[in-house]
Amino acid sequence: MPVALRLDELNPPQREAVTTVDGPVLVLAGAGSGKTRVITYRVAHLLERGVPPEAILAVSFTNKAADEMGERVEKLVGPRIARRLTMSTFHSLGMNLLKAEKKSLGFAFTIYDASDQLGVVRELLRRVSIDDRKFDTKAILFRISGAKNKFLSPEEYQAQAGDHEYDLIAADLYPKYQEALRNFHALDFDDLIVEPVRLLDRDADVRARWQDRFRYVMVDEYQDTNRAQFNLMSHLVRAHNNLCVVGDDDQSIYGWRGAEAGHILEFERHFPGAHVVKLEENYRSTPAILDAANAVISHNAKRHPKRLWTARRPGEKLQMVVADDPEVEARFVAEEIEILCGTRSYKPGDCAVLYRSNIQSKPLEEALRMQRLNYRVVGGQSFFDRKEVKDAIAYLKLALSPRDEISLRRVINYPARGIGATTLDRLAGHARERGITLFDACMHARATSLFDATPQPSGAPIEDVGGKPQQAVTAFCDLIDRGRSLLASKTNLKSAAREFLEAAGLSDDLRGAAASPIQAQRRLENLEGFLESLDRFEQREGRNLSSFLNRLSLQTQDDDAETDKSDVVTLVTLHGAKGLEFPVVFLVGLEEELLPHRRTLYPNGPDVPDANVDLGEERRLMYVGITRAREHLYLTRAANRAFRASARPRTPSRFLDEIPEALYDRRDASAPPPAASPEDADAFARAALEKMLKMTD
DNA sequence: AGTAGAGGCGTTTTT
DNA sequence: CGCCTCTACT
Repeated sequence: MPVALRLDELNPPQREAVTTVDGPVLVLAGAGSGKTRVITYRVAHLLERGVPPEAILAVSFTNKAADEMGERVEKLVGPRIARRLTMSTFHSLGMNLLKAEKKSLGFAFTIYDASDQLGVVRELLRRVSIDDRKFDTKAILFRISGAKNKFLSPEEYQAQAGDHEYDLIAADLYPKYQEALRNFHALDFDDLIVEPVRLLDRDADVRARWQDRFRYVMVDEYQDTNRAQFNLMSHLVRAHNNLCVVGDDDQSIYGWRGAEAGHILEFERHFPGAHVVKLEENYRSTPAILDAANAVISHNAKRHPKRLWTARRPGEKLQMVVADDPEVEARFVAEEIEILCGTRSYKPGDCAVLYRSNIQSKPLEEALRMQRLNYRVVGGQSFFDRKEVKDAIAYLKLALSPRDEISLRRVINYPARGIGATTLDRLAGHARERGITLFDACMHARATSLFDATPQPSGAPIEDVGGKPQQAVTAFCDLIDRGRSLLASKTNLKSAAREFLEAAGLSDDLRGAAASPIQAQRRLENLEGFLESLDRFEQREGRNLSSFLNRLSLQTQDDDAETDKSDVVTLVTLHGAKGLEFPVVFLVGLEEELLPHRRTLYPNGPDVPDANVDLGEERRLMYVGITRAREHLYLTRAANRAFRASARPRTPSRFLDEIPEALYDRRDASAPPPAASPEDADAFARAALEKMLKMTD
């Protein structure tokens, strides 16, 4: 250990959480209570006590959280030791476990992301000729995924599923979905958790190896674990129970995705003898903000009781703002940010606007643009989701793994090369008959002329197709062959990939098909950016394309290291805001049917009132929003909001009633800002002038 | 293969 | 209302 750890920098409960190293520990970490600090110090403390770095595992949900953890530990213990620790997401842990044990699994795999998964479901629907795509594929996939995460086999799922139309379809498709993935040598995100658990379950050697490897395990954001993740983790620690979980049941906002808050509520039952530490001192927000947060969340029933407090000075009251409509609300936000940046020493980067659903960002973006404030929208389409990048990835995946039918279907006729639906159907039929993969069927077509020979046994006689499709399929097979040998032979992956994609006609298509030269330029840049990141990977980790592609699948967010967020306003959903903090926060659209959301209020349709709905998760969203603010918190809403064309009067969110009136000032968004002091007005005028000057440059 | 027009839909989405 | 998807036509 390079530096002796300063445990006196911690408050007493934090220190307790850091130094209680053996046996199960539950750290209930309120918002802003120094949670990451506890985890990183705990890791450092373990190392100081002589635990080898290889024996320590820290798991989180997002790459961002994992990276941050890694960076902060590195500051404490130095890069040499930090490198030997395992700090990863659940999914990359699962992936690495499977890779390390690939003999047990039996095959190398590609990872299917959400859009690949949807592709599989869509294909299966077509196959069982469940008449058409009148069904919401997402809803079906959602059910299958839910079943997998709960470890329900297809039979078990069938037994317990409702008889809703979608339940029946999902029950029918679930086994077929799994079979298809195995055929394609693909694993979806859920499999990355579920398969390791199965493996640990059935193979005692593997189990012993991994239990022995990680002797101290930590899990961040424990309130968000689903059953599969819980099982994975408990398998890993069963031998020693040196498990420390950190989380906040009040910030559990992913229940709809299968996260079970019960895990954190019942930790002491799952791990008897658990040591429980509560971190309630908040280092982030002013008392007014915390009082509001405590007031709101105390209306929830099922929770570990706790109350955030702070030693900070009182600070200012919250602002409760009513606007006529969303446009006025948005204009208010933009102008207020302008004022804060003019008269107080805030920068746009200190400000964030939080909303329940993405559609709400639109008027805000317009107002900010009008005010000439820079902003970024968190979430949205990420770099690797862009079509041109996904197409490139599909080509590479296919070259590596020809069984990957989803990638094959994605690119077989893109760019257009004359392999239409008919040809594809014929190929698929041929594949089915012989029980071979779709790609092998393509290869057969190349070798044996599938098209003008024998009539199909079941179908109509084959009309003369004139050999053209066969030529096209042959050319396609040659292309993939060429790609494969390029990737194997060329000196570096980047140039191999570039040549391959060039040969596929991808860049030509980007140039030709774009609506404008600017768009074409942008797409080519995206493609180039992708090749750059491939190159960086090869420099760093060596020539391993499949590792690169697998990692890409797990890296959904833009690594926004390059985007400078210091001077731009952040727009983000309440879900996306978890883990972030800002000096100035605007919570907008605080109205009934937005927060709490209609779909939560009326789960059975808008005309079916339901008095028994549980609004706990919606309230926690409100709580998460409030606790993002350090100094200033604005609670805004619109009195009217258009809903499908017609304007409708809005009721304030019931959560606003839960905030004591003494904590806030009321404002009207259209009224002039409260009288500023002469100095403020002066500073504002100066700032405005400066800005005008800057604009004319 | 590409596109115009109809029709349907409208919450959140760490990996 | 506005977007996205599908369909039917060229």
